[in-house]
Amino acid sequence: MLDIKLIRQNPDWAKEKLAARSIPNEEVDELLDLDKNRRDLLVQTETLKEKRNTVSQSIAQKKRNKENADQEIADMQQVGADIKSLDAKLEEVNDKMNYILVRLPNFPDDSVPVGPDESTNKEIRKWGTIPTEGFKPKHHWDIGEQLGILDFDQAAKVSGSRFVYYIGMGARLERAVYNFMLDQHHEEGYTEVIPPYLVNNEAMFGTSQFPKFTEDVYTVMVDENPLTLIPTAEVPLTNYFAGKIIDGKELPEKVTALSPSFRSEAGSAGRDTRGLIRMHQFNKVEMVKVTDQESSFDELEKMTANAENILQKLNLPYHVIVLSSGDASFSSTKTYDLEVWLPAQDKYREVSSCSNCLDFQARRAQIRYRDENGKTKLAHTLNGSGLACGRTVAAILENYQNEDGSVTIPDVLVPYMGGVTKITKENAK
RNA sequence: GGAGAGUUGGCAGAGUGGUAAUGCACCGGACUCGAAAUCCGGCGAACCCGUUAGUUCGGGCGCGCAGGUUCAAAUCCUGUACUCUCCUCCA
Repeated sequence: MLDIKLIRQNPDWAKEKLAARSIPNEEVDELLDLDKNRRDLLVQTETLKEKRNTVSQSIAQKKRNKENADQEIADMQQVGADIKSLDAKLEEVNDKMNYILVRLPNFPDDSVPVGPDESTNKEIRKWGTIPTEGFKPKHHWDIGEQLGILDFDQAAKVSGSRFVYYIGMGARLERAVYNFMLDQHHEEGYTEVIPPYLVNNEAMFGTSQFPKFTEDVYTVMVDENPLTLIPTAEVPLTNYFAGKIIDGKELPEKVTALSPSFRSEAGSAGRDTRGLIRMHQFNKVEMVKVTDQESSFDELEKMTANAENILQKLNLPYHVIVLSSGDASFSSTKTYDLEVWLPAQDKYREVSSCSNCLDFQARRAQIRYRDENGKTKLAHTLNGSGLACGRTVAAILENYQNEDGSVTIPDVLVPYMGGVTKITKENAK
């Protein structure tokens, strides 16, 4: 959630920033009108409340002295009624204001290219060399099905489209991938966490998936209480700090978790219908940081490097792009996407997204810290995938495939595979 | 699933209708060569609005959360979340 004071003090700047995210200026004007209205009402009701408090004191005094206070009490009945009606108006204005405020995306940082969508994203750097085999690379789903380590057909029967069974060496490879990632992040100073996979509405609001993106997730009712299957571990990891006032000396807080991620993929019908790229359920290793207000951009660079490190150790070619204002996620002020090379698709595909949310989520989730002067301040939050496991497995299958249909195991994963160096038809189970 | 108890500053802990004690911690001062101890004073429930050169000053709100009753609610009423204890069940 944006800071209303910041918008109030810099209305033109706020309009320009939000216009870069397709928010019409009129919406900001409406918000400012409501804010003005709200503060006027607040002054009125608070003046009456002050009066009520003073008179109540004198009523108490008179009662103690056994004096008559009927006149004051009668006056206060009217004041009480006035307060009630002003408060009702105030609540109405507040609700309208919040309705807009909680649906406004974060301001894009000055370093972010301004543009409407992914076409205006900008490549920052490239790493690795794109393999030029002497044979035509196969798609990972063909490799997986031919080796018998991925089964999409049976998953479709049991669950539906966009689900998969990993079998044998497939399951083992996925497990190797996430264990490797978690071990790396542990070495980089992240605390490993196993979070809840079902969260309440408040948590979904805290990281700002709600109220705007309710249709993208699966929500189950448990005795009338809605609980949502996490679309990313960012939700329970960031909300781990919700409502806390952290000692500034403890910052930055760094946590990481493997979790399944559940997404309904509403609106993506027809896209990536084959393979591991777009699933309703996929594993992801997530990194989350809570920082002070000064160091969040430095920490974003470090977190992106942590994600890149995984791809480099796996020796997978990738590039880093900075998302333009129109393509970045709702709560982010700046996002780097890491896209890995998929030879059969002949293009880069996203495997990680690292974002600095500034105090946008912290304001909603009330994540604060005490600085060296003892002052409480809103923290900054960051999140990044490190990495999406299914897509990483897809990239390994495609980049490490051999002409005979076998797949070589990346060196760093061999210890995680019990010494196996290659998946073949013979050892696949 | 059943029964009971609880939730108040950073921590401990009083407060059963009159507007949040007290202690520890913390900050300042005195004493001291210095420290500890002691004494004196202060801050602190964390956010909103107004005001200001300001980190100033004034006010509101604030006792798990949300409502209600009342001139006035930590206190009374209703609902609800969570924690603990016991019973029951369970990987």
